[in-house]
Amino acid sequence: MENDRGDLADIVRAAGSRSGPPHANFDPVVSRCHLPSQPVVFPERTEAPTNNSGEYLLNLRDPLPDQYTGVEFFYGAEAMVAPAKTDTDSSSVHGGGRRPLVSPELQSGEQENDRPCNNFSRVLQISPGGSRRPFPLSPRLMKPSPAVAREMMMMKLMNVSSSSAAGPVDHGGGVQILCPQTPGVKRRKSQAKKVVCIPAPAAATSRPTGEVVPSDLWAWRKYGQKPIKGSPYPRGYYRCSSSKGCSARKQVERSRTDPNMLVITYTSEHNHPWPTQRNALAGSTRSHPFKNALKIPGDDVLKSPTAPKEERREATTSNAHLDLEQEQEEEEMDKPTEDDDFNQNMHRSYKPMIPEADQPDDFFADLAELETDPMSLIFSKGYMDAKPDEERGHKASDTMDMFDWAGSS
DNA sequence: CGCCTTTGACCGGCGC
DNA sequence: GCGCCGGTCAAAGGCG
Repeated sequence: MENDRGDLADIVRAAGSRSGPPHANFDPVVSRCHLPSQPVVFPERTEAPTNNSGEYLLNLRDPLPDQYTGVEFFYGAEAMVAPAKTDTDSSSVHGGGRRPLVSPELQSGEQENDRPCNNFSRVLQISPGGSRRPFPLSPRLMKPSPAVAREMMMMKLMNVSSSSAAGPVDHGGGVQILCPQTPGVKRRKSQAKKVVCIPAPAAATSRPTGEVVPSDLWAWRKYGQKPIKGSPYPRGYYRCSSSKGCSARKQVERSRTDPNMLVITYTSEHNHPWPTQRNALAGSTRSHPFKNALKIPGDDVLKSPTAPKEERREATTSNAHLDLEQEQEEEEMDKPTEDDDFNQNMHRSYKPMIPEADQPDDFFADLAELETDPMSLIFSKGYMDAKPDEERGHKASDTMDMFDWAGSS
């Protein structure tokens, strides 16, 4: 039997130590970050510089590891709870600056002089108001690093779009990554978490039974479900079933403010490579690897808590049901608005973290092609190594690193 | 057989 | 100290 109790703090501490100096001072309790379709409260730098097209060029001190460079995010109001610190305080989540990853017209000159701190290497480029216009990046910024490319591919695969549709106050309808929060806000436990908000498929709200929503490709086993006070939706608790002794956990629940959003909270991290085979599915009804990969374990969480048990079971175990669900999901993925939004967002800020030559070619073409034969494309184009992890001789693909907690790097 | 989900019980943190 | 609440355990049963 697993010893789940008592060691989590150690796990958290151990993983936190991997975070590196930029994260060492963070209270691991999460706070929210937002995609740029919502009004932004700019930390410290209340006047974000813009280029001629009006895009914001933010200098944010990014507390996230490098693999998040390709993910749009910035710090929202909730992250502003803690008192602002000085630009030179490297422990601050807010403010500060990074070497701008700027459009050509701003790659030198006043932007350089304007940044309050030049000790950092990243900046987020954000189109205001969730603009659908492609962000005018320099060519060298057009392609993400392989790691980010994989991440983006998987996000696409998961039907995670960065929609520009105006949403409720707390999000923009896209992916939200909740980031480590600065000290000062009391939470139940000091526990490193990574929270990802993803839009649930539209079908999720239109079908009374069963939902197929994007998932990461880890194998998860549900070990609990609890009604959460203040939320009409229960929270499902999952642990990684890909490897015995893996301490990775995740919680899945619907956003109480927007039922169309799923809030997935990752705790701890995987201590094993990304599974190339869903070995945990042996004997399971949920045995279609890819379909299962597209289905978030705990889609039952999305259903009404009062739904009859048989109805819920049918939703999670019927292969025929899953076939139908995938068809519907594919239809969802064909919707131009989602593709458009996603691709628009794809063209924003990505910093080449490794030599250009190592980046995947025709990335965006691949991205558009992804729906046709996703896994084949991902493997054949090198977005993910198809070899077993043992042969690769290194840790699991960082494709899903964004779904690991912030400490992993 | 070994995986899965479900679900009530249990435990511990936290606020009062 | 007590009660609330969230997180986890573990038994039971389903599935291929």
